[in-house]
Amino acid sequence: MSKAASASKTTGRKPASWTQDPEGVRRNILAVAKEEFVENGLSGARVDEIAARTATSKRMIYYYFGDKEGLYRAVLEEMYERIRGFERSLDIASLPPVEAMTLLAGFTFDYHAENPDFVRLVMVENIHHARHLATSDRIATLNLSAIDMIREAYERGVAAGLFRPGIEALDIHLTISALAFYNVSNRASIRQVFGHDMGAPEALVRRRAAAIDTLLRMLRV
Amino acid sequence: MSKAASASKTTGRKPASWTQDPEGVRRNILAVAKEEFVENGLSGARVDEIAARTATSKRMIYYYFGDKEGLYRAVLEEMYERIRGFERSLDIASLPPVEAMTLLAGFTFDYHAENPDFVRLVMVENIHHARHLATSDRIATLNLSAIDMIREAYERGVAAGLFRPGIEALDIHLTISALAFYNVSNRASIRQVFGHDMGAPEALVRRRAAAIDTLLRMLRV
DNA sequence: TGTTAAATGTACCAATCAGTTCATTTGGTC
DNA sequence: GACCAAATGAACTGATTGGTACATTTAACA
Repeated sequence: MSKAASASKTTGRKPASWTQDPEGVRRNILAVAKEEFVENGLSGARVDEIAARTATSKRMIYYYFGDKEGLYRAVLEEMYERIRGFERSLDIASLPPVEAMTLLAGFTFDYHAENPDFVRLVMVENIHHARHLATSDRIATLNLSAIDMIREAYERGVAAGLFRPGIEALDIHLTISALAFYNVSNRASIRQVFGHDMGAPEALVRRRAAAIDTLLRMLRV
Repeated sequence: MSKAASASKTTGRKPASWTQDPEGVRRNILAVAKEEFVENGLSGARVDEIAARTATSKRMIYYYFGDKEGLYRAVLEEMYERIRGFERSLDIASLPPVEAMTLLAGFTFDYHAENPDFVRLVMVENIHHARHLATSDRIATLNLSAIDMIREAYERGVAAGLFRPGIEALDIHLTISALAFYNVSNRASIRQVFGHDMGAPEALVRRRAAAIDTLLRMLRV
């Protein structure tokens, strides 16, 4: 960050010299806060610890985000907006039904596996009954499009006689998500109880293939 | 509880009269603590709050469980031992393969749906990287038998030409668990993001059927 | 160059929280 | 009924924690 943490070191007492960088400070705080919330949850995270790991001070956290929950909400919002971007980047409308579903399931699985932070934050938020998702305007207007994309590909599959009719698009989404999410969210407990590491490379590829296969078997006539 | 919370009310100051009931006090603390940990997580739960809701005092929490983590661990251990009991009560060895798997999937789904407390505690524990599962001797020696039961039924199915070979018993378990777990764990966020209540009766029966169907399709040749 | 709003640092505080100290009571045993 | 370990209550504490008050600096602009 551009803020000179050095200044306060050199000058023993009075003069603190720094450069203003509102956006940089904001991003810096958000980045550190995300790590802390991901690691310790909302109640477990400490504002002092976040402040300490920041290039700025606790004062700025409250200046920009109001309070601890405001900071947490901001982290959550940023994360969901990234998901939205990820979804938009996924173009399955131009693919044949089976390929579309394969791609969707594979990408969803990979996104979860590669972003355990996302999974953990969603877990934290669910522990809190998604109270903060509920009170966030930014998230309320987000309009995740996954379901629409799925419905479109599914209906093409049904029309082509490849998929059996009567399945809700939401159920397709829930099945993919469940398999992808669980693989990350419950890694630690599965490891302890069964001595199996779902995060290991071989385990991941096997589970990824299983997820795709499971989805296709669910859809096929 | 047999402890006379009344006594301290009647006598203004000095004499506190009560009946000793170690096991009752222990159970009382555990029950209240479970609710608090389930609702607020490990970091979010307050020892004072637990004590206040108990028929006994904070003193006894530390007397019996050492510290907050000790209490949490005890709650966790008790819960896992109940799961163990549930598993043992499930006799699928005497059923034909398809019926065995159907029963297993249905029971697993129902257990999760009917015990959201269990799901939430596992979530909490996973947020903490299952550190407490790791340090619990009682849980280490628990030996959950689900995998063995699944393997047995699966192999009978393969032998009978009903199931395709080459599937790991663990993968079967993970698939069932993922579908059952996710349906409870992510209820709040799904509700906020998609406006869909996975806890609603119709949603549950539909999802239950989908889980069983998904599993059978995964297994069939 | 003087003025001002935005941005930032430092020190502090009141409340909360996990854990403890001290003292008392209960109930079994000899 | 004297004795003592187990069980319990009530009040207390040192440290932590979210949040603030106060003062200062920066940078844009008149």
